[in-house]
This record gives sequence, C-alpha cells and structure tokens, in this order.
Amino acid sequence: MKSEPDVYSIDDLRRDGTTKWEGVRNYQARNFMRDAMALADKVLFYHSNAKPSGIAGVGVISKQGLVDITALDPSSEFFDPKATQENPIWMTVEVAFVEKFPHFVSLQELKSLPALSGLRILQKGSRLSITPLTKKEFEIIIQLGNNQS
DNA sequence: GCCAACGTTGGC
DNA sequence: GCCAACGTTGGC
Repeated sequence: MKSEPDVYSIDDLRRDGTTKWEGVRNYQARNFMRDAMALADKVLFYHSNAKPSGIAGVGVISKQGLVDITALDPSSEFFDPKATQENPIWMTVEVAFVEKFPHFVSLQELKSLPALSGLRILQKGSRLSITPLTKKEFEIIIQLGNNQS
C-alpha cells in the first residue's frame, strides 16, 4: 500500500500502532483491498512522492471489510455524495505496524532487480494505491529491507 | 515544475 | 456509447 510520507508515513504508523486506510476512492484499489487482503496478511508500506520513494516497512491487516465512513461524512475531505448507508460504496481495512525497515528499499533498488520486474508498482503509469504482489516478491523485499548495508 | 498515464465526468 | 476535457498521481 502506498502513502505519501508527508501525509502519512511509516513513522506515523509506528506511533499510532494501527490506522484505518481510509480515503481510497478508486474502484480497482478498493477491490484489491476488499477481495485480495485477508486478516493477518502482511503488507508493504510504500512511500510515494518522496525523496526518495520506496518501501519503508511492513504492516499487517488487523481488521478487514470495514465501511469507510469518511465517504458518508460531508465534512470529510473524502466525502462521496454517491455513498449512502445502504450502499456505502467505499471499504477500508485497519493496518497495524509491524516494522520499519532498517534498510529503506528505494525505488531505484527495486528496479535494479530482475526478480522484481513484475512488481505492479514498477509498471509505467501504475497509480493504484493498493496493489497485490506475490509471496516470492514479498519475501525478496523483506530480505532487502532487513539487510544492513 | 513538467509531463505521461490513467480515471472520471459530462455533452452529445 | 463515444470521446474530449479535466483532474490526479507520482517519477523525475
């Protein structure tokens, strides 16, 4: 999952312990969050629009299938007039902090590894805030992040 | 700040 | 249903 660190970073998640991933307003990203994420699944926390961008750490899904109530709240920046109690449209999950990588895995580093060339986040024009990755890709990145160098 | 890529909106 | 216009994302 992606977040701009100026808005919400891995350090914010570490401080908060858990956070609701509210404000996703893209159907594809919503579907991944709703259908492809299960309770206790691990997630990578990617810093976008950052200096540098890259993967900063790891979280875990601590609640799944929540209604994103910010869509129903006219005072919220994420308010969606099309959302109703009966059909809230937008869903979210709660994420819990697991670790901040001792070694930040930069975008440049991700791109340099052929084994990771299939990562959706590396594809040209990829803008989704939530994307799936394979277990193998996940494990490679966990290794990189925990390598002190 | 630029710009490519993509999603959404709305006129027709 | 098409498609131009517009807004957003995000790397650089």
